[in-house]
Amino acid sequence: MSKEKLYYYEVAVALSATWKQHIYIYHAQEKTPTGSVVVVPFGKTEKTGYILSESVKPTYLTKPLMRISTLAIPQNTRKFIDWMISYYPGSPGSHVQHFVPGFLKNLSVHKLKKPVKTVATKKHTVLTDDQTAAYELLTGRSAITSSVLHGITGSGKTRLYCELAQKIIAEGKNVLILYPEISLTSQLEQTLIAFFGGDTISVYHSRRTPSEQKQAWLKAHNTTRPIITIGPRSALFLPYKNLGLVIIDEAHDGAYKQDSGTRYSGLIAAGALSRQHGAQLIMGSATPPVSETQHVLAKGGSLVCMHKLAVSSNTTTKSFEIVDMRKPNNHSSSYLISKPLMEDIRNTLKNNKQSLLFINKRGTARMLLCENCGWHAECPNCELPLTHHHDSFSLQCTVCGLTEKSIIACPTCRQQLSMKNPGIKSVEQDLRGIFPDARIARFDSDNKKRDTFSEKYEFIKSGGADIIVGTQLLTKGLDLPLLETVGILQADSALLLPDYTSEERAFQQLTQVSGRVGRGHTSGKVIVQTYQPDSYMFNYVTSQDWHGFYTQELEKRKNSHYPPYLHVMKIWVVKKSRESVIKASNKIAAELKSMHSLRVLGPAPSYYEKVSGNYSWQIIVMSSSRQDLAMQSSKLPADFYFDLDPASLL
DNA sequence: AGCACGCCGACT
DNA sequence: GTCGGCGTGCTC
Repeated sequence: MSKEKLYYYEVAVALSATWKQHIYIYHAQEKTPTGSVVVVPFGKTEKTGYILSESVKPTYLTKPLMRISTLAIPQNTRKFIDWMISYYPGSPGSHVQHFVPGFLKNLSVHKLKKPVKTVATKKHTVLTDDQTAAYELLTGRSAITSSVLHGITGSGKTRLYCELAQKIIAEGKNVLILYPEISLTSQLEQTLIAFFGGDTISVYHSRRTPSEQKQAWLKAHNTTRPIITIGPRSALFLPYKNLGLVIIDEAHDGAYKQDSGTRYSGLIAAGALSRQHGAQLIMGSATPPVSETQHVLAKGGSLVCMHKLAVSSNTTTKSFEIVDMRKPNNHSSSYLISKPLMEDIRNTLKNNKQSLLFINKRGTARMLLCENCGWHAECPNCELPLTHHHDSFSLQCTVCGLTEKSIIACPTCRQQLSMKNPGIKSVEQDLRGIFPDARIARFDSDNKKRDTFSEKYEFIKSGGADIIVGTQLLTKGLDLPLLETVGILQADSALLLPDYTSEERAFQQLTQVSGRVGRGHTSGKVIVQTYQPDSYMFNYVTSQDWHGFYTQELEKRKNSHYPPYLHVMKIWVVKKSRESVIKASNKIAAELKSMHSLRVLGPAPSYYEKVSGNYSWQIIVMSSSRQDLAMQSSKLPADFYFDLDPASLL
C-alpha cells in the first residue's frame, strides 16, 4: 500500500444525453491543474472529461484518473461550457462531450503539425460601394456589439467577411466563421484559402478524419498566430483562446438548431461565446431570422444592409408573378402547372435557357385546403392550421389538442375538399407530357447521394438540362447562369404548417428559391402558384422587402403572444400504447397547469404522432420567464423529452 | 447507453 | 419451487 498523498478532483465527464449528472470525483497521485483534459474510468467504459476543481476526499471509494493530458480547456471556454449547461439544462454531460470529444482519448501525443505554407492566390477585388458602407458600419461603432447583416442574394457577403476577418487577424485575434452545412465547406474554404493562404484557415467538421479534427482542435487551442476557423455549429465547441469575431453565415438556416439530444440554438450559443471573448458577432443572411434579429436590436445591436448586387449588370432584372390557382382561367391541361407558368417555360425553352420548378412537399397531405376559394381549417384558440387525421376522420390542433369532426365540403363555397398530395414525380410526368422534347432533370432531397448531386449539378450548370424539378435541395447555394424562370408550386403547403414560424419559413424559402434567378447573369422571372394569394407574406416576397416582412411578422407575434415576446418549451413523451402516452402526458400537463405563471397548451398528439410504432404526445408551455421554464424542465420524469426555445411547435 | 437488482406470470 | 419478463436505478 502506497503512502503517497492522493489528490481528489471534481471532473466534468463527457456523457450522452440520457445522464442528468456529470460531475464525479476521482483521485490522482500528482497535482493536476484545473481545466486539464483527462480520461477517466466510468462504469465499465472510459470517458473523456476535464478537471473542474480540487476536492476533499469523499466518503465513498474513488477511482483514479486514467490519463492526464497536457492539454487544458482554457478558462473562457470553461465559462462558455458553464453557460451552456445553465442555459440548456437537462444533461450537462452532453455539453461536456461537445468540448472534450472522443478523439482526444486515444492519441497520446498531442502535437500540432507544422502548417503547410501556401500563399494567397487571389487578387483582391475592390469593394463595391455597398460593401464599403457595410464594412465601415461594422468596424465602427457596431464593432462593440452584435450586428445583423441583411444582404440580398448576390450582394457579396463573403467578400465582406474576408475583409472583416482580415482586420481582426491584423489585430492578432482569431476569427470563427460558421456556415449551416458541411456540404457548403469546400466552396467557402476555397474562397478563404485563395484570400488568406492555406495556413491561416482551419476547417472543422464531423466528416473530417479524427486526426484532422484533432488538428483543428489544437489549432484553436494553441494559436501562436491568429487563424480563421470555419465549420458548422459543432465548431462552436473548439477550445478558442482569443476570438475577435464570430460570423454566422446564412443565419436563417434551420441547421443551426441542434434538434436531437440536448437541443440548443447555434445562434444563441454563438452569442454567448462571443460575449465570453468580448468578440464581435455578425449574423449574415438575405432573410435574417425574426426572433434573433429582434434580440440583437433590442440589446442595442445594429442592422446593416446591402441591397445591391455585387456583380451588377445593366440588363439583369427580376420580376415576380403570383398566380391565383383558384381562378379557372389560370388552369391548364395539368392541374399542377398553371397556364402562366407553362407559357413562361415554353418561352424559356425557345430562348435556350433553363427553368427550375420547386415543389414543397412538407406537410402537404395534412391540411385541409379548398382549391376553389382558398379556405383552410384553423384553430380558433391558437390561430394555427388544423391537421387532418385520416384514421379518425378528425381535425386536430397539434398545439392545444382541440378535436372536431373532419369535413368533406368547404364551409364557405361548398366545393368538395381534395386531399391529394402531388409529388415530384407527378410534376415530372406532366412536364414530359407538355414538353416532350425538353430535357428534364429531377432532384429528390436525397442527402446521402452528395457525389451524384455535385456531378449532376456541374452537368446542369453547363446546360445539360432544360427543366430542373426538385424539392428543398434546390433552395441553397445553386448558381445557374442559364436560369431564366423559377416556378414555385404548392407555395401554400409551407404556409399551412401548424406553427407560428410557418410564415417566416415560407418567406425564407421563397426568397431563397427566387434568389436562384437574376444573379447578374441574365434577367429572370419568378412565378409563385398559390391558393392564398392574399397572404401578406407573398407581398413581401414579390417586393423583395425583408424589412417590411420582419416588421409585420413581429407585430403578429406580439399580438398572438409568441416568441420573441414569450418563451416557449415543448415537452413530449413517447410510449408504446396510445392510452399510456395520453395518461402520462395528462398527468404532467395537469401539474404544469396548476402553476398559474405558466401558459400550458395541450396535451395534444405530436404532429408526427406515430414514431416507429410508438405514440408521441406533446405539451406546449409558455412563460415570460425563461428561468421558470428551465426550472420546470428539471422536474420532468426521466422518460420525458423537452426543447427549450424550440424552432418549431411541430 | 449498458448492466445490475428486483418483483410477478408460465414452466419442469 | 425456478426461469425469465423488463421497470427502475446507478455509474465517482
